[in-house]
Amino acid sequence: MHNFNDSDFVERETLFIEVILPLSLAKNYIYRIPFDLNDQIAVGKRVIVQFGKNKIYTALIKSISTKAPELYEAKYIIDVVDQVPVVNGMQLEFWNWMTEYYICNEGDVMSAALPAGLKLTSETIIILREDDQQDLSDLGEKEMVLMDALAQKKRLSIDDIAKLLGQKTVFPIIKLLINRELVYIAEEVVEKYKPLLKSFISLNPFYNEQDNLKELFSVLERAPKQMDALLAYLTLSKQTAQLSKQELMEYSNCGPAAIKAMIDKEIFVQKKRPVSRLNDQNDEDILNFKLSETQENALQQVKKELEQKEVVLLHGVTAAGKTQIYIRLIEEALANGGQALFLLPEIALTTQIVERIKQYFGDAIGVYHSKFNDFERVEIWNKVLNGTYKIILGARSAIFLPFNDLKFIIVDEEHESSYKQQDPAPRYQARDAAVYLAHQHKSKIVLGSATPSIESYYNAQNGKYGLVSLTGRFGGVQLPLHEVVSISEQTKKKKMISYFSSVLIDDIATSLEQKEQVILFQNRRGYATIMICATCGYTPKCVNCDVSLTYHKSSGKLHCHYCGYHENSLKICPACGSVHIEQKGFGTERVEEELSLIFPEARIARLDVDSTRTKNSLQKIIADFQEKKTDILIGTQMVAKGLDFDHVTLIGVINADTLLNFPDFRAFERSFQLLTQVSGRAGRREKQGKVCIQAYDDDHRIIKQVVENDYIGMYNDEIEERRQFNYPPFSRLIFITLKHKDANVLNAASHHFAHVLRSRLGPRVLGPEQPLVSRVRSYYIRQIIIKSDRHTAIPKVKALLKTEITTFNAEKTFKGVIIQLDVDPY
DNA sequence: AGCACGCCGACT
DNA sequence: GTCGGCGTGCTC
Repeated sequence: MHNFNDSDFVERETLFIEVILPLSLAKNYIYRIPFDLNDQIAVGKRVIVQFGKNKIYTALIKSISTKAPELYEAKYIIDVVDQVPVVNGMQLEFWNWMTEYYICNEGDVMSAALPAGLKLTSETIIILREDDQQDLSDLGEKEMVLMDALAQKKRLSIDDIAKLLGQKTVFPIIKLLINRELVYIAEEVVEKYKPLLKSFISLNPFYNEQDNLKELFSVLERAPKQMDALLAYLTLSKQTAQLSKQELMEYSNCGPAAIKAMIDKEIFVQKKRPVSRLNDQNDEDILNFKLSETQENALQQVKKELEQKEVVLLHGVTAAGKTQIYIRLIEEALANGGQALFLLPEIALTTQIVERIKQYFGDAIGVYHSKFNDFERVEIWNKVLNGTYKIILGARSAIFLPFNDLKFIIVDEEHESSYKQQDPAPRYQARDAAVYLAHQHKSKIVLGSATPSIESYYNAQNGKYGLVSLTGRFGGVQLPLHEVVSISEQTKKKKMISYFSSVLIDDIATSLEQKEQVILFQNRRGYATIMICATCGYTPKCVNCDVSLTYHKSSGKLHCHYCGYHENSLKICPACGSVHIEQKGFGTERVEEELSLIFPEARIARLDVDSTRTKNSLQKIIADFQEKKTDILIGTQMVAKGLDFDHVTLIGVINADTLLNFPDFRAFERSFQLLTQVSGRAGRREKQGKVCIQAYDDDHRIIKQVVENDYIGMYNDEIEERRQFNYPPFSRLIFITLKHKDANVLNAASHHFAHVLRSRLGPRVLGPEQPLVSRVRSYYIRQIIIKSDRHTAIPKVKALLKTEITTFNAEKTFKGVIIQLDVDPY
């Protein structure tokens, strides 16, 4: 009970809070606190507020003040959601940095940072607890109405309840029922993923004493089966540190009864541990690994560099065993408590590596990525908040988790473009944000990659980052053998069958004969890229976007990859009536079909966004391939990333030119990274793999550098080009995208805006230009680029940009023009 | 983001 | 004569 004293009455002030709403709004809003909620208010707690006519949102308290706003009456908040803050001060500081750096709204950052489950909206579901029988006679009328309704329907949304009660502010009523434990919010849901448990047997340490063991032998003389089991155990335990019950039973020929008897007699100790469903022959490796000499050296070097630098770049070739080094680093960093964050690209999180690391760290580790549902993500959030999880393994959004004592960050595959959020603002680069986060927490950060981004390597060369190189593949795995095939030459010699050179076909045939697996890489999905009329050159285009439609055989329709528009395929050219319609270019779907004609016996699967649209299809395709249920896997980029297969000996790149010809200053860097990564999938432990790269431009320097595994050569060439043309890391880029439905308005607006910017920033402003795809979802698009050199004060440019956008938005002529900013586009 | 207010076309 | 289309402006 609360003890009232004078100050409670005299000094009880009216409090006002500034809140962040999870919406893309230019500013924050002020709400007023009713007296009875005064002592529940704290920065970082969520509050329920009404915003606008009758919309209810969960907002976050950013600051508290006693000053009333002068120009308007602040609305009262409806309620306080949390007992303890869900967002800490460090995070708010981090959000603030992100808002400034990427020039976006705080609401954008909040939307990205908080899992949806923490943002309860009008659709949030309230569920009746059925377990206990309470006396409800003291409930108010409204509460009773709600309880009756719930007794009938079991679950109602906040919206439903508002309608039912005929009032907007229903949260206080709901909260009362929650406190009485009569209802709950559909939030705390049990973990869906059930780990596979396996029993492991070890000998009671008591028998490690020779004398005790001797005695045991004599005791067991009358139990031959148990004696067998003991002998089997003693033999097997020398070979493996983790002996499963199953193995012991098989080796000793004992049934479960004998083992159980020994467990009951406390001779054996049984432990159940979760194991990976995939590939469990390697489980022991991860649990009891020892670093090789090279790994140990690299580890020591990283540690030494970290003494002086905040950031260290670990450049280690594929399969060099970086993961084990990471594990050691995390272990050592957390020896005195604290938290660690391990960032991986999204796709890598669905693979075996995660399972293995999870096993290693057990309950202390949480995995966080977008495939988890809202409830699971809230659970992880809370477990970071309350310190249950010490280590988080996550995709880019994991940087937003409520860390309070971050000691160490790892960004694996740091060059991966999936660390950059593209579409909804904040368009942040999680790797760069992680560097800031580390700085903020005064923790250390290691960026790892087999093919570091030019930017990071430049920073390392410059001494800004520490650099450690790890060469030599782990466990003596050899680099794959490369074969570069000239498509033009093969075509001349009539050796191309469809998209496949005779060389590639022979290779595939050999692999299939030897019961080995093949991955084919084609960086374009769909069946044929475009359809073109052979008579007049007509090509069907999307009605909403400025792109040609792609024919997808599975649907029999022409699809737009930008907006999802689709229409029926054509047999007659609508422009000239000709029936000679040809297909030009090709995608994964077409490759799959052509290949099945050449190898009708082979089991072929396809891995791309189209084939993995449904929930578990990705896992299924990967698992099938892992378990050798498929022979050939055809895929886009996806096959290159983070997937480790043990039986793949051949990788085929159908056409390397599509990568190299991409109109972007990073195209060569990306091609090198992708091709190197693809190559890395070939060949494992015992066998050297083979990589067959088909290209028209087979002489291209990037292909040579991939073949020679010459990262440094590639870096030197690239950095020289970047220097010459003043691209990052020698300059900083900000992309300004303008969109409007009317091409003329957009044209005028973009020229005007570019002119205004140029008058302030001079030749740093480029454009406006028409992007490659100049119309998407019926919006026309123009792009202005700000390219400033290293010495320009970027914060000033950003501030200027912000004011100019405000001025521009106020201009009546350009009403409805959408402006999007992308700082450090990637 | 939503939702209301507001000004121009085809209907009971 | 009205119902309703979605363009634009505001929400503490």
